[in-house]
Amino acid sequence: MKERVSGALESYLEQIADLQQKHGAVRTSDLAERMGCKRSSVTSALQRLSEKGLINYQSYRPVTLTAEGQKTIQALSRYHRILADFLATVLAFPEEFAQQEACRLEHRVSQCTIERMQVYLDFIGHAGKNSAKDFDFGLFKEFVKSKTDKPA
Amino acid sequence: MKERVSGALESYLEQIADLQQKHGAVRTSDLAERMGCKRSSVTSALQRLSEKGLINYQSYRPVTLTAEGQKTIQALSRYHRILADFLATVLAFPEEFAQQEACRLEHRVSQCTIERMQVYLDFIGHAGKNSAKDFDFGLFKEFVKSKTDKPA
DNA sequence: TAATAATGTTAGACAAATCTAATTTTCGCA
DNA sequence: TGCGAAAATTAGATTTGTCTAACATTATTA
Repeated sequence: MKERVSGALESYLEQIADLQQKHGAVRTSDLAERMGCKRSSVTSALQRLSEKGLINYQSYRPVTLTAEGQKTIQALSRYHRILADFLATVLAFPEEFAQQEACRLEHRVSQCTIERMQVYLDFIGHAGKNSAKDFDFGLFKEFVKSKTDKPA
Repeated sequence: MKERVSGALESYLEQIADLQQKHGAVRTSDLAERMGCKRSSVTSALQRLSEKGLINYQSYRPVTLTAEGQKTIQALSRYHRILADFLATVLAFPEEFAQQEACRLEHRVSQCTIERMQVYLDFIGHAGKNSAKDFDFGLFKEFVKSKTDKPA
């Protein structure tokens, strides 16, 4: 029932959400620049997004997200946050790289894995401090078992 | 200069390598089953792989990897190993899921991130034992700095 | 306000990856 | 050995995402 939207379209959607927040209106040219593609490709993507009911689109008019589009973005941006956090906190990448890589991965890493990254972050007490003494991977396995059932 | 091959073609290539090891010859039908697609799609993929010089292919004949194809596979299977190891060891996923997810991710996660996962595995002394007492994320950052320069 | 520049869309092409249906080749065995 | 089934390929269509070039619309500004 839930029409899954492709990675490329998801990216368009995110850029739209971001531009909407920052500038109110969303223009084809801005999207083209952000996506690193031609304006005509943007138009084509907008038409497909519109057909899927994720954006409000009429020729030559600024674009806005539908409620459906907003919902899609919310899940995605949570995935993005978790990935970026994991990359920066656990793998010790600089923030900028973490953000870029999260952009690429958020469409590809399974929900299951992303959720587990969040559990890992929780476990190492990322909120409290940036280091975790007495970290034990055996303990983490226990922790995981107690918090989740899938995928095993 | 290095013709980058798509994720889908990479998957075909891997299945070819695996089938070659296990059965000597590689048949279209087996590939179709492994890839979960129709035989005609396999034929089309084989033709593209052949054009890129990664396999030896002639109509109605069994397929083999070229030296070039072997090289591609070697890098890929190293990525696969690291990803699966990371998923199982760090994120505590069961081996089977780790393998499946690694299959999906090996074509998508940047080389940089995969290498960093290996560094992380090295750091927590995965080889020695399955737990690391006194693990400190600050220390890991230092460790990373001492081992690598990119991406910052 | 009318010409020009910028912006946006359409038309038409292409490549990747897939499908179904039809055809061709190979193989097993009677 | 030759026939029928299995395997492989081709032909032709579809979808996604992209491009260039041409055209349409909107905006700027002299």
